[in-house]
Amino acid sequence: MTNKFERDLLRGSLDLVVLSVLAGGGKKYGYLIQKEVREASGGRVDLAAGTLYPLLHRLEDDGLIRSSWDAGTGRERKWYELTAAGRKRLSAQAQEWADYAACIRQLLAIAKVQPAS
Amino acid sequence: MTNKFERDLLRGSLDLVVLSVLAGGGKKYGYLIQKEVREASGGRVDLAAGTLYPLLHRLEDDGLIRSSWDAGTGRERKWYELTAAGRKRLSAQAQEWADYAACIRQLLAIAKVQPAS
DNA sequence: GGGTATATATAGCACGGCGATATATCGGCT
DNA sequence: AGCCGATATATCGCCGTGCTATATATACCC
Repeated sequence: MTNKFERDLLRGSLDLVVLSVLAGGGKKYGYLIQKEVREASGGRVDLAAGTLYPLLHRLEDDGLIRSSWDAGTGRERKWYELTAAGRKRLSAQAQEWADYAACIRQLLAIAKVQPAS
Repeated sequence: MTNKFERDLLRGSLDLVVLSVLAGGGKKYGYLIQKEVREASGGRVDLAAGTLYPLLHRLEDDGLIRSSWDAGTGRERKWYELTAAGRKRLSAQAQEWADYAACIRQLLAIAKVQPAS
């Protein structure tokens, strides 16, 4: 992330972002998730490795995702998939996000804030 | 804030929220800002005193707001108002917020996330 | 065999929201 | 007068967490 503001924005939506990418279907591994997030966000969200991997561990500890190591030889990948709890959490947070965003939009509208050019 | 998710959401929009309330016109003091944020957000955003006052100090240190103590006797109030830099920052962050929100909405759309009932 | 991309992991830093706590005034009730 | 809740500001310290830096190892191309 470029600046502090964006870093803090990310903080409020990081679980949401990663869970939603995993909801896109099938198992995915960390490095792939990083790439998909970057692409799906048009380059705006680019997770540092030091952010992503600890996050995946937290999500797994919380039972929201499940992992299995690649069976093949060579470069090992840790494949993640959503659990039922993860899917539920994703839905709930998506709703909360939408509500909160609407709330902020209203605050800005009340103040008649003009976006910068 | 009720839970961790909302606390982290707040973190990404706190400056925005406070600056936008101050953009609403005239000088305002901390306790009033707290009330107006609570009301304008439908009770969703309720700033703790331990959040609000340090924040106001930071914003002032950054030159985004300016303060003056109440001249009258009795209960003292510290009145804040936006500076030109503050108004500029507000516009910029409002734009960034809108862009980021659009980005998240797209991510959720791609993943076909259904919001919780 | 050297360099770049792929792939995962962790330690430690820096920052900030919040609970707890302190202080003081004001108004209403009894 | 005394009490109490609301008003009003302030700070300390805890805790969570995103990120930089660092480590390790494989794959592939030149």
